[in-house]
Amino acid sequence: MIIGQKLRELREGKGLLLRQVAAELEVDTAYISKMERGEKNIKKEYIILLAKLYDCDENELVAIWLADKIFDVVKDESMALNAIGIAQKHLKKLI
Amino acid sequence: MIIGQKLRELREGKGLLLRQVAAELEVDTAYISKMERGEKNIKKEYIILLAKLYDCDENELVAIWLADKIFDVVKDESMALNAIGIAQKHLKKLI
DNA sequence: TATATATTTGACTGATTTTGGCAAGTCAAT
DNA sequence: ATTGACTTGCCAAAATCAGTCAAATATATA
Repeated sequence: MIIGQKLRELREGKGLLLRQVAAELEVDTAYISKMERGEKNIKKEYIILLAKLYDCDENELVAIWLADKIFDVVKDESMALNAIGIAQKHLKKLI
Repeated sequence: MIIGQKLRELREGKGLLLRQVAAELEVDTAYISKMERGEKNIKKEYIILLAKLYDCDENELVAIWLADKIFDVVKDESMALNAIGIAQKHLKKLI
């Protein structure tokens, strides 16, 4: 949703081709295309590699990636915001 | 994590046996046990049925269930709270 | 104690999902 | 027309999941 756009921006910012990124991650070109368009979800491992490749702060990219996964879980739920609030509270208590 | 406890409390509050709940949902008894102990995740469909069965507010139960799913996604991530913040902002913008 | 009933555990299976590749396709710029 | 970049659809292998069954435990009660 959002991570895909971000990855595409980063790649284009670096002037890299799908093919080149694919070679770096050792996957098929089509796969990168699908990641960037949100058609496949992305393994954390790849996010780490991409952060390095794009000289981008790893934590920032991981956060966006993770936010995307959260969004995916709640997107069709009317109780989404309530649930996020609960999870947040729960998590804060844990720290 | 949390939804399981909640469901167990509700069931015990109603004085129902696993077997009886299982019959209601038309699944195996062991399955209910596992749901309550967080060993299996729970389909939304079941949450709805259980809310009815336990005379509990459906939205409230769904929110807890959803919070649990969010928690599951982020629980081992150091960027968990950041990600939740991003997802929250993103979601609010959408409404 | 013995027995009955409630719950948990673990192994198992069929169904579904996911991963990622491949080949053919589109689209733009030569 | 050809080339190069990206997309699309289809597919096989692998992983995950839902739910069951039978055996094991726990708990209560006679």
